[in-house]
Amino acid sequence: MESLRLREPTSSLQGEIRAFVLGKIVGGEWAPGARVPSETELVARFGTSRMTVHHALKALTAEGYLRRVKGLGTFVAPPRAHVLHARLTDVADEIAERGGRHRCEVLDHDVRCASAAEAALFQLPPGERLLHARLLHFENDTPLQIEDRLIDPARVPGVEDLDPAAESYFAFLMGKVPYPAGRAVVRAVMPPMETRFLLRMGPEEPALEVERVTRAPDGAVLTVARLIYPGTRYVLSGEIAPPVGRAGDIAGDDE
Amino acid sequence: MESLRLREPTSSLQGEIRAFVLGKIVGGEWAPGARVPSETELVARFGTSRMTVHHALKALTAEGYLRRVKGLGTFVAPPRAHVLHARLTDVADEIAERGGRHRCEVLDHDVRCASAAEAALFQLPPGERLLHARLLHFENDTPLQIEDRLIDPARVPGVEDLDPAAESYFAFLMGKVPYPAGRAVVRAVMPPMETRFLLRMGPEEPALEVERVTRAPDGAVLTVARLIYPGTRYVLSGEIAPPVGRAGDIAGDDE
DNA sequence: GCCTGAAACTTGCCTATACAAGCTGGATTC
DNA sequence: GAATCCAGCTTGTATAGGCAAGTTTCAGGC
Repeated sequence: MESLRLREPTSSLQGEIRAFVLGKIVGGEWAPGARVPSETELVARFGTSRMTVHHALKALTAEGYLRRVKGLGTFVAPPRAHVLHARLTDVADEIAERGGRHRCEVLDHDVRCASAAEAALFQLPPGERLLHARLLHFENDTPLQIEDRLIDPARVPGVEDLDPAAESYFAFLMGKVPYPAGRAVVRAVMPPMETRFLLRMGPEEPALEVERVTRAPDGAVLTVARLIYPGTRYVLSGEIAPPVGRAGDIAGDDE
Repeated sequence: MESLRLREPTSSLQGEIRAFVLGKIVGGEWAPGARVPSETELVARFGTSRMTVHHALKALTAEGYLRRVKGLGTFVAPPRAHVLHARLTDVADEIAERGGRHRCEVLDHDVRCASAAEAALFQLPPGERLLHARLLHFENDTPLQIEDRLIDPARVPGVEDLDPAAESYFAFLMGKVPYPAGRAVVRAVMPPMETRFLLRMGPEEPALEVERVTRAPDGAVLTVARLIYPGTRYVLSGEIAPPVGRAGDIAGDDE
């Protein structure tokens, strides 16, 4: 309901310059690829020091609106692909946010030797020990999610002593590695009979499956989770925005 | 396959400070909520000027790793929800990237008066003119997507003269409003017979549906698109990373 | 004990200057 | 004509100083 970019901070000089440039860009006045006034020109226009202009433009560059080339100038960035930013939260938190009551049933919980496929996924030698858990999450006694998870216990100390019904693996892992990386795949599937039964799904009801690989900052796979939701009771949603780059990636010419 | 945060730019002084702080955070040495050395302390440690430290910390704040409070200090940001960053590209581009051949069939193409529900979606008075199009996209003669789209022609001049088979609405809209905002919802559905037939789906095959509302920067709804994919032929995937905030949002305490 | 106010700390922002490094275009030279 | 070099533009980075504004703490006065 709220329109985004409306409350731009024009209280500061940087904010004024930022609003000016961003306005020209999103308003379409400066087309992608067009040259933006140089720092010197903006200094003359706004009467500020060059550093002030520089930081305003640098911020817009980090956000993906501008592309700057040393020696050449500043340009409106080509419109890159849009990106869906969807939050992936703990089921318990998500339910709590809606004011619901969360409960969790443990379906499976064992330590087993990694199969060939699992070992490849974790980039470990086959036969390595892996913790496997399968949990059924309820919202107000209605099943909402099956969590099928593999964890490398060697990389997550203490995880073998965790009681999944008391503390979620998501929260536990979050505590151990607060800033993980990884990839996720979202697909529509027709789950097998047992899954349909556990989630109390209708005869023709599809499921939304989120498969998630979580890595430590050093690249090692910590956990692989398959989250299965009934299609009529769960949707994934998020905002759409241009992709944003980290400060370290500015130098990277990815095309 | 590539591990992220490894190639941090330590070539500059800012990069050194950034790498030092970020390393402590992702390494778990500084837990969320912990106090980060003040700018003055880091100045003493690295022997740089305060502005250098300031900009390094400010960048990490914009990326969501730190939280800074004027008068109090700098703290490791609480681990916020992870965010799935999934690219939403033009079908034609996506197919071209895979080296496939793209073709498009127009199923419906008309201008009609908005129903009550549609008018509410677009925040327009009922009965307003809306362009409606329904397209079937093929990859190498295999149907991959049904695009069901509504557009407000008053906000997108020239769209009524567009031939959807020649230029995609996605590309056309991108040219008109390069930096749109909006929301998207992803769900698993069991589509009706006609859709199943058009997409040549199996008898029990579910579909992945992406519903997308695109707004102009001023908040007005430009287009609503429903994209339907066969569940066995399409997945949505993306990277997982902490949410990133725009520079303008730093002041916003969202909790 | 309680309130007040000043001091000391924090971050936010701006200025002015300086040097490095990269690109462009034109004058010079061969 | 073609290659070369240099002046003049661009951005990237760092420095040193200053003021504003917010929080905490503690001493002093009531």
